[in-house]
Amino acid sequence: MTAQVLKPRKEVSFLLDERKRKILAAVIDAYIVTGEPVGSKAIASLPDIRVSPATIRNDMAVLEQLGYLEQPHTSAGRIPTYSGYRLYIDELMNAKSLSDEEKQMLDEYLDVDVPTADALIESASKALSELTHCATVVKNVSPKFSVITKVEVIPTGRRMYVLLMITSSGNIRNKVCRLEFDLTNEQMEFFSRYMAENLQGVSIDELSEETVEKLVAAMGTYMVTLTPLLKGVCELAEGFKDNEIKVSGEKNLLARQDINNAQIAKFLENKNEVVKNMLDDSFGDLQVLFGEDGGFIIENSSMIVSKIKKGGKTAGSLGVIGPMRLDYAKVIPYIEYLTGRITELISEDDDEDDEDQLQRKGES
Amino acid sequence: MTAQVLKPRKEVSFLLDERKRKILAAVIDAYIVTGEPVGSKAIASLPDIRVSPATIRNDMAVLEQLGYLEQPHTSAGRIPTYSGYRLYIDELMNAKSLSDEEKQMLDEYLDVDVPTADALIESASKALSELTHCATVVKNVSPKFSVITKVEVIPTGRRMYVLLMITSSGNIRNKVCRLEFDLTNEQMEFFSRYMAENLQGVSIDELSEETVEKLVAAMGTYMVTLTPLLKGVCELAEGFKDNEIKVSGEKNLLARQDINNAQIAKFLENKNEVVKNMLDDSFGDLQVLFGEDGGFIIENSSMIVSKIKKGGKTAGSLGVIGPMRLDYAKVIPYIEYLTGRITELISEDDDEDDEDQLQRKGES
DNA sequence: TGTTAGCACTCTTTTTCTTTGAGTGCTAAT
DNA sequence: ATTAGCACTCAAAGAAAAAGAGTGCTAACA
Repeated sequence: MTAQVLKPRKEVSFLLDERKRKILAAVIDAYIVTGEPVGSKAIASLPDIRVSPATIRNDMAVLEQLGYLEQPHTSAGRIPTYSGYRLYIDELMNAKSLSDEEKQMLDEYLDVDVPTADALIESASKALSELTHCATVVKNVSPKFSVITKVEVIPTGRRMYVLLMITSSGNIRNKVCRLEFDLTNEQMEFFSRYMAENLQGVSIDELSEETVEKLVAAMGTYMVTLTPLLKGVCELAEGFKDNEIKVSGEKNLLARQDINNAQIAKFLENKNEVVKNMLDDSFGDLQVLFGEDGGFIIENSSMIVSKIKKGGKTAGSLGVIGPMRLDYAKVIPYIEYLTGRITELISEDDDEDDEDQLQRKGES
Repeated sequence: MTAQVLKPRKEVSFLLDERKRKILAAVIDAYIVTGEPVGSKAIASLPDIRVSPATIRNDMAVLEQLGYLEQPHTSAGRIPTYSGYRLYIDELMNAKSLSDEEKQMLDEYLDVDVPTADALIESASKALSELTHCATVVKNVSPKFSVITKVEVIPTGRRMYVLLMITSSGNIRNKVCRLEFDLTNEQMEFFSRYMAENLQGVSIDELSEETVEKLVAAMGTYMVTLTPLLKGVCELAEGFKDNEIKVSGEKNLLARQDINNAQIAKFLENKNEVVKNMLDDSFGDLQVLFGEDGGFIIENSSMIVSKIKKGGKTAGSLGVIGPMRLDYAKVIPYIEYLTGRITELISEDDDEDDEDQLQRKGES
């Protein structure tokens, strides 16, 4: 089990009285700040803890037995285990709710005027990276759900053509094709018509090699000349599918020396597969994954991701990769707010469209 | 002075007799391999050195006085200084000339079928990154020299339009514009014509805000509606100019622990400006720059860049950023070969075009 | 019974001192 | 001009000692 949801799990709670929970929270709070093992004295000196170090030591011993804390060595303080962090995130930490100023600040980061959901998510990713000093991870599955709106071919030089594909989600991709011969006007017109008739409205996800082969076969006399173009169309569609996951702000991880740089390098090399595997599972809206615990590559790091929805379906994810000792109480609300806001903004668009369409019908 | 050319400089040579030069070269060779200070014994044990350690010590003392070597501390061996590396690269090292196998291998990396110079350079950059285990740096100035071939506007949804710009160098960029109103067919046709008449053949570099403002002013009744599109055109052109410099394979630097990771992170943050400054100067065809010596950011690293030409002008640069103790004798020939090859391939294209054009004239 | 003061004990960290050895620079001999 | 020999330097490695943070346990206490 690598994933966690924010909703409280009551299972274990009854084993821990209020004081132990408080102490565990305090240890993790302190560890997140200092990065050093936390001793009983330090906890005892906190204002809302009113018991002696000895009592705290006893409780800590219990917490260790339950697997929430561990000692690097006999005479050191305690540090949280993965389970400790889990419990902390699920039940213990007090997630600060955002102030109006914070909300406004985050809103300002969001580039509301941009036309595509992609760009919106991109700006949120930048915000996260700057505000949390973490690497950010973005998964955009909207291309999968979207359909082809338009396929154009534009001559751009002798035997050179630009293929253009536009999707309903507003994404565009182009590709240069070098053909063996120049196309006649008639051939180009046929191609445009053929594409419009056969590919418009087709989902990116459906556009397999087979579909294209059928199209090629049905092309008759144009087959020989136009096949390379169709191959290009295929590659464009593939491109939409591929470029789903983006990791950025990696430099934020490099700066930290509690994270092994070699591991980061390794992670960056196959980030796409790794992250894809992580996010494919249909966990809750917000999940927190820990490094090296279930296949995630970077030890001593955690990944927090939250889903963006559109019309009930998951349209993407946004999150951060940071150190294990991350200020979860601050970062998680940020991520929740941003993904929530994006979800809102995306659906607003829809509403607006619907209204407009009604208006139009009225007009006509 | 931060730049170096490969051509020998004779200025200082007369101060160094053949043996001292040999010893300096041997020290640097050894240091490049081991990374440890090199002592007189190690040098004396080399087959083609036929003097005693004591003699070598004397010579090394001289080399140190001349500023080519230095001692980390009194009782350690010698390591090269920046000037030492300079002399080594300029005169001392024996650059291995490439074997036929190596040439073939490099040729295979080059994606000859790709249509744009960009992609060609890109594949060379990948080759360098894999073969030298360095970060690579690419500067592509071809967009600057190229002219606009085509500007298209394609409707892609209500009030949504895709602007497309294609340049003579085969580069394409697109941008989504959201307008306040839908365009009529007539407006779109006007725009296409207007663009064709006024922007086709205009150099990317010339397309300033002013030019566009003039165009806007001359647009008459269409002004209000079409201004946002022209603004988009402007941004597209800017995009071509901006995206000149690409650094990739940074992970190769991260793996090394003789290079400070924090410095790498810092460098990556403003790589564009840094590299731009480095390459703007019109030095020789191949230059070697050293870190922290003249403004380059990463200490203990070096940057080797070679120019790619087209029609006598510089069309771009390609090179690597690696550790100071780099196998220059191997890497420099690689870079020289690749940039040479690309220069050839780019001009071949031209020749072919010219021939064809002649043929065509004959036909008509 | 839960809490706490006290204390012995453990184990890392820091410091100090010693040893080792690679490598030099100088001198005198070749 | 080159080299063997030797005293000297200094980082690195090792050993020993001291410091200190923190624990676990016991016994006292409310």
